[in-house]
Amino acid sequence: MRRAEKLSRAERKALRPLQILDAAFEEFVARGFTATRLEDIAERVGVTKGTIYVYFPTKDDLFAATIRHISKPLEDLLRDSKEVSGNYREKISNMLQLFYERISGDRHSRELVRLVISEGSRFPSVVSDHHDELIAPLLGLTQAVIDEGVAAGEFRDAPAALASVVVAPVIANMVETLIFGQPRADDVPAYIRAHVDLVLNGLAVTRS
Amino acid sequence: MRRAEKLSRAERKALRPLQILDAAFEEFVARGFTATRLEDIAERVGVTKGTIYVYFPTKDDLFAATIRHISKPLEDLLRDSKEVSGNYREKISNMLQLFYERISGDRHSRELVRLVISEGSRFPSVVSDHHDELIAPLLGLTQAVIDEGVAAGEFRDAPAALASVVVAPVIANMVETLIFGQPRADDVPAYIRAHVDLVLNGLAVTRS
Amino acid sequence: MRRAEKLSRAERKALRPLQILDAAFEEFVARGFTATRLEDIAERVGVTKGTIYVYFPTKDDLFAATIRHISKPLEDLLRDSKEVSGNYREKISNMLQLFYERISGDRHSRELVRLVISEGSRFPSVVSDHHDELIAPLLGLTQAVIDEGVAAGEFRDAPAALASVVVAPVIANMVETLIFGQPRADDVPAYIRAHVDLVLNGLAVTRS
Amino acid sequence: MRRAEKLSRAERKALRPLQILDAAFEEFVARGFTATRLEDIAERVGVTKGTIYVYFPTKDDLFAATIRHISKPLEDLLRDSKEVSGNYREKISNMLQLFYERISGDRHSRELVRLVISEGSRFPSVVSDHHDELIAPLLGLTQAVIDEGVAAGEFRDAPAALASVVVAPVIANMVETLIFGQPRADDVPAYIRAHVDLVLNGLAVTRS
DNA sequence: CATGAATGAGTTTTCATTCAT
DNA sequence: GATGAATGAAAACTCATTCAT
Repeated sequence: MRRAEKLSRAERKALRPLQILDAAFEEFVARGFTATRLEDIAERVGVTKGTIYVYFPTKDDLFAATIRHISKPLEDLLRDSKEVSGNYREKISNMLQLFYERISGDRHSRELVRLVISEGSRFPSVVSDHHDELIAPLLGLTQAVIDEGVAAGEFRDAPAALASVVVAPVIANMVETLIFGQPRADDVPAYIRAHVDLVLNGLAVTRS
Repeated sequence: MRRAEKLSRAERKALRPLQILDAAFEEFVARGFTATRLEDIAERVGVTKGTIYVYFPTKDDLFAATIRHISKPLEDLLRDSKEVSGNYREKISNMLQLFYERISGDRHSRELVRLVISEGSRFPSVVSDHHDELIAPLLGLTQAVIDEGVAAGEFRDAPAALASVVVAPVIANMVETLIFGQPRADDVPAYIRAHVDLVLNGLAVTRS
Repeated sequence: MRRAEKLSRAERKALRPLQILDAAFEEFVARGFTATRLEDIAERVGVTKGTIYVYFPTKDDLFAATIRHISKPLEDLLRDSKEVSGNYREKISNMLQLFYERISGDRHSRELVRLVISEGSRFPSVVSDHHDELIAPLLGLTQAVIDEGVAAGEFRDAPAALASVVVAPVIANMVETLIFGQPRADDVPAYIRAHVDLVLNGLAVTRS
Repeated sequence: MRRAEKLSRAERKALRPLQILDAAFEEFVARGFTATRLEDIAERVGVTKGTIYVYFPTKDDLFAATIRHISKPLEDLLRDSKEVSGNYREKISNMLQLFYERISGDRHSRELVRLVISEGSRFPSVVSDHHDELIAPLLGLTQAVIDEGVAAGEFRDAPAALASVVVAPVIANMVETLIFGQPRADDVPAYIRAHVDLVLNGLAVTRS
């Protein structure tokens, strides 16, 4: 049985692109596209500049590949979001919980947003893909749960297009983490509780 | 009476730094710090590279000055926020309205956040100043109104630290604008109405 | 009165592009386009790489400008060729003499041909310009003198399109110089004399 | 009986170096020594870079081998030139005809000259070998025929060292083809006829 | 023999910064 | 103050060459 440190050439080759993408992610996130030096990425992997070009023809391509690489978690989230269970109050609550874990709590997803914000004008397709494939579907899903909850009489008759308001605190929390690094002063669990509490109360049927 | 177009030499001189800061803002926002060329900023103003060095010793200094330059609107907002009037429901409502106008609706404030997100790691002081001088006070103000509203019996006994949840939709809306450019599909007024509606309902005293 | 070594900034600036073109000529000719390093050209001028980019945006542009620069002598030749005098025998003789001086004898013209041969496939416009603006007119001129000489009864009724055969030894001599460096073993004057002699005899009216 | 397409391993192996030389010829001729990538040569053969190194230790060696490879036709020409028959007028005429076929008409010979012109300074031995082994003997042969023709009273008493003038149109025609690709406007047969005509008339004994 | 991953030295190009005018 | 020529330190990208498989 061979050890992990002694990989065959074929194994090392299969690993290389992933190692490079991981390293590229760290550098792009820390410095932005332009300020990132291919050499730093290479050094992180423990290879030389030239090696990166064996796998990615240009810096732009590497960036695009990095974006795709870190979009995985959100794609998974989209799939998993469809399976939250319970009555509608629970569904909303569980969904938000899931969003906190997978959007604001997941480093890849979070930093993906940083890159979308900072490099969007240089890579417009990144932005539109991000919207079409991730944001829009997720909001649609959330809105559907709300609408069904209203129809079922579990929620009061809420204003249309409430979904983005309902998920907004997840986004805001993510942005805060993005800006200030690991959760600042106030603790996140309390924030989440306050969020869910406000939403459920805000949607509750008012007994007149 | 002199014409606006015919400025004296002294006036033109006094204007230069501001023109440069405005041009720098546009370029830094469009391309990020590293990818911005001093020459492009100069060209925008209609001068040559050397001229920028007359007013700002380095690119870093110019960036810092640009940040300060566009922080003005948020500083004004901080002052104005203290003067919202009405009962607490109205105060909250008016404050949120003000936030939408001055944070997510104001280009300078909005792009300030982009720069904080994208260049924060390169200019840590920008981030901490941003927090200490703008974010923290604004959140404090909001929290104070909530707390007072609760004390006055106008709001139900809400969870602590609700302020960031309450203002979150403003942030989320701003980020959306940042990413997708001018307000997308759904219209902002409806979004704001939904937001205020959810918050007021969520804070309303439940008659048992 | 200022010395030549002490040029004003303006004078130096006006000179720079020419200095660079001269240096570029030497390097391109010695090593070919691809093997020439911008740095070597810069060093030859006594400036740094960056300076070249002040005047020429890319290596390709510099090459094209170099070609134009060294095309001058041939353009002058074209003008001067129209003014050879004497009867037709003398005209032909004088023209060939002029060609030897200005084509095979002039280093710029000679090396221009080297570059056309070696870099033609990379810079197709160089080739076609070279033909349209220099080769074709010169051949046309020569053919005209022959035709007129025939019409005047000074030459025998020669085969059509003789011009290129008549000037061929000039080309061949130029190519020889190009390949072997300064005129080899045999002396050029003898070669020229043999050439003119053969042509005049070959065109002479045969007294039957 | 084995098919031509089904070569044994041994045969394929013996073919490799030749395939590589053919491919190298095409690339070196199209792009010049420096701009040619080993990888492009390999691709042309349908192997990978490494394979070339099995047969040729360096790019320089490959180039030298390519030159030797394409020098064959001229070596053959040298042999065949000694065997032209007829009287001296016919000998000259036949020799020139042969030169057109084998020098300016043969792609290998023609492109050999391109490489000598463009890479001569990088590979001086290529130039001197070219001269010593091909140019000088061919010129010598031609001069011998002229001298003998004069001695035999078939040609007038021509100036010494006429040979290079006499063959010059072959060289010029070759250079033209080198520069402009396949024979331009005017047709080659007419050019050759004019050439032979001029030479024979130029050498003819003038009946006084 | 043949492969192709990896290297590292090199080359073009960019750009913040300086400084003489 | 303003200019813009010049610098030089990067940084992306290339490619001949090596070598383990």
